[in-house]
Amino acid sequence: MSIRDAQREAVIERLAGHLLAHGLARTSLRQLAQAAGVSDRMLLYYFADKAEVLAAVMARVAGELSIRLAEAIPDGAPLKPAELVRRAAAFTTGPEMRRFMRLWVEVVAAAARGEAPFPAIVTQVMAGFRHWVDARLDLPEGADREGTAAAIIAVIDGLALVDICSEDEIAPRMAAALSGLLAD
Amino acid sequence: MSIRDAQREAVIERLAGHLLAHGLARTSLRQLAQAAGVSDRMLLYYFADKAEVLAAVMARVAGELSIRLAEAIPDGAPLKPAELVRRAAAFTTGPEMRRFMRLWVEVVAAAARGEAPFPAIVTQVMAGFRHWVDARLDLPEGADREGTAAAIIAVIDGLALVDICSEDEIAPRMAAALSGLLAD
DNA sequence: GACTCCTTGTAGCAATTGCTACATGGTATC
DNA sequence: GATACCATGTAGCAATTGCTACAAGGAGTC
Repeated sequence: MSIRDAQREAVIERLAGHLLAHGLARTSLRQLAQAAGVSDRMLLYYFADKAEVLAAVMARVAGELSIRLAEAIPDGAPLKPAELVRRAAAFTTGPEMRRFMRLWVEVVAAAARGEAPFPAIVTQVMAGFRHWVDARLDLPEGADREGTAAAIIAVIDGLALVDICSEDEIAPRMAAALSGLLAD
Repeated sequence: MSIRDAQREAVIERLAGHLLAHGLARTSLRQLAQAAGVSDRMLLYYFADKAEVLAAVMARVAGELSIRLAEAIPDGAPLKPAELVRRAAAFTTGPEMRRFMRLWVEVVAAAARGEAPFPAIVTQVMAGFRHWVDARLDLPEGADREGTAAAIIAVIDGLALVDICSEDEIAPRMAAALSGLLAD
């Protein structure tokens, strides 16, 4: 591996931490370069342009998210929708995963704004979510798997969104109340 | 009313439409001025700074949202949580309200980034949502009203977020599937 | 008519943005 | 040792950002 590729990897690693810590607030080229510990000039030597930097970093973040989701709820034993929602909600509102979900909400908003490269990233991550749910979903034959998967993702993402807006610790009570709203 | 105040009102009105149509994508001072049909110089004559422009426009948008929510589901007859979610979901995923919800997601993300004046706006709108839900929620004594209200808002907002990400028309199926997930 | 205040335009500034041109010291290959 | 390519720094550019200084027309007041 060339020096360039090695540096590229190291930069991606550092910037993944940066994005998870600060969201999309500090993502100018110079700010990214500083966070990565290189000059902005070198950032554009390792990557073609800013969009490629963000795409690479987000791909890393998405990969890590994917790993953690798979670990948290294995795909061996399918769960009924309500139970899947409960367990996913408990996991994603936990202290470790909140920064992922917070970043995710910001990425969706950036994609809505049409800002490159976020629309493509959102499509990919969303497909990953759908696949993750689908592989763990115990539904009767004939049910709308796609619609149900979308609904489950919506509930999880909604918890994250409200969590972002709330200063106090409403998340656990919200998750508990949600659990009560679900049919068994 | 002075010319200035009249212009201010007209500008707010036009910019409300602009934000609902384009989200936060085109919100530089010059872009806002163009959308409002005035010069950027005059925009800063009518308002103290950019944050005040956005705050005024968002207050207008929030007011309109509030009116529509109140009209869609009157607060006379409280509904059980599942039914409230169903009706709110049907309304907010409708063609007329989607632009409100889409803008709302963008505003939450901007607030998460700490961008003025969005944190304050989010706090206000969120309080409005909570109040709206609370006034329509039929819950047994002793239940966690705040937590349940937060959960309901989360579900509604989650639908909007997923709706933004999905090109095809998944919204109706998602809403239908969600309905099936809820306990009666 | 002089004075003052409301309204509006022209011009521009300092900072930040993404990105590039150019030079230079290496290191490897022949 | 010459050549070529890799790696890195300095400097800067054009565009956009939020915002401001200044002037000037117009309307009302004394």
